Amino acid sequence: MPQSIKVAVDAVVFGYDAEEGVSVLLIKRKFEPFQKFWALPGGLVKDDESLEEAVRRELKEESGVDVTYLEQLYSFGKPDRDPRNRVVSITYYGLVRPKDYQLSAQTDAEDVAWFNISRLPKLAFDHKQIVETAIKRLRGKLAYEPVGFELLDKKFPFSDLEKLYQTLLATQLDRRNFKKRIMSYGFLEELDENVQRSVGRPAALFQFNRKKYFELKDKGYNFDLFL
Amino acid sequence: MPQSIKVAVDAVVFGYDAEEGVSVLLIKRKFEPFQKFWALPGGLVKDDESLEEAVRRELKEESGVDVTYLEQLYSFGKPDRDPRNRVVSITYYGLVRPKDYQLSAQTDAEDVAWFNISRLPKLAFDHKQIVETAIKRLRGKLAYEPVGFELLDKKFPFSDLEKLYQTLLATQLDRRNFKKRIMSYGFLEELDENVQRSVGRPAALFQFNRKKYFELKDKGYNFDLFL
DNA sequence: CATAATTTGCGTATAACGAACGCAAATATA
DNA sequence: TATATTTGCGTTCGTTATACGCAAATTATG
Repeated sequence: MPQSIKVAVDAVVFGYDAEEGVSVLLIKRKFEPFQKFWALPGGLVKDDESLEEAVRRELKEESGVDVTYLEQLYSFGKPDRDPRNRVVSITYYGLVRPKDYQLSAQTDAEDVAWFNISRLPKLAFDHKQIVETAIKRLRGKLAYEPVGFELLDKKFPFSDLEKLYQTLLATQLDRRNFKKRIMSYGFLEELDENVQRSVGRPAALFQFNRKKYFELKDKGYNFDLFL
Repeated sequence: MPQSIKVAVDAVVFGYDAEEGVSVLLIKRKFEPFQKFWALPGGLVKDDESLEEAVRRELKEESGVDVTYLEQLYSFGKPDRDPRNRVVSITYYGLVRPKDYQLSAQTDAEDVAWFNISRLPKLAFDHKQIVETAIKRLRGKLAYEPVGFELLDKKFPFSDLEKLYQTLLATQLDRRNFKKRIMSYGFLEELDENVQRSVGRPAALFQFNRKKYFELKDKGYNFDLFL
């Protein structure tokens, strides 16, 4: 008896906004099963494309988003996770700056939208579990690698980074000590520009130096900030 | 055109021995492709079993090993990783005490054996890459969770733990400081027994207290020893 | 059989790092 | 002009990590 299992990919794409906090990209399903339910973008892998190519294609097709940072998350394969037939899903998580994209629902999606991770709707299939796994992973990752910069603008005031870490790690941290720590790593450079956002002293803009980061990483430095 | 991708699982099972160091369990393939090549135990997932069930079954069938610690590693899905047809492999890694098992090749395995990770033979498919990924992961895991105890005997002299960490992390560490650190966590208990192994002062035996560990972990302690 | 070699066990001094927090600077608002 | 708000910079203090000295208990050696 030959095997009859389908292979799919699904993506948990995170976005961040200083006011909105952390969001996840969801699509509204056009067809059964779980018609009209919100779900993760994804779909079956084509015979001749790699898993990562499949994720990027599905993301583009269903939501219009081209993700920059993308990493494999986990594979879900319980026999009954899809009511139609058995589907093993290899999931990925990605990070983007929401402002960079104009969302546009296409193919089998009726709608696309960002949802704050604390206000998620009921999700199709086992996608709730997938999102939870992704959030845990993102938190873990944030604590020992500077992936947060993928979620911020290229140039940002330091307080943006601070807010990102505070909301994502759900912890209170001392502004001054946090800055000292990050700056001591040496991969964040201060620019000669200022911004004024609402009231208060104008803030200097900062920029993540990717090249410097990899140099340091290759030298064996590690940047864990278990807070 | 319907999808025609097969789903398989493969396992990287690690064993440890104070003299031998860290080893990986391999089987010798009985059939083409890669006949007579050493490979990871694994095989196609059955339609009605979960991924983890599939790994455990294949491991038992092909090598006779019942693994205690088992965790998902990564999914490999490049279109050409199997010359026959497309196979996506969900890989797992596990930890066992080699002495606990009598190896026995069965089904499509012609032979089974432990191979030191520094002296691996040429492997079938992309299994070399899989083993490398597993080693990296094991190293990382070791640094922030006490999984090492799965590789040691139930009762062991402290120097065994020290050697395990030194060989696996490929780093020199101060015996006295390492012990202070580990003991300060409180999940390792000293027994009223001694062993004499070759020359030198007899060593007290220690034992990992799993219950205590989870109590502490639940309280939010974390035990990272980035050395 | 005494001495050396080896491995284990325990402790202490010092340097490095993190946490807490005080305060000035630069802006908007009342 | 005073007040609130946000940013920026620094110091103190206590904890933790690192380096290392030395004794204890055994086997090997001449």
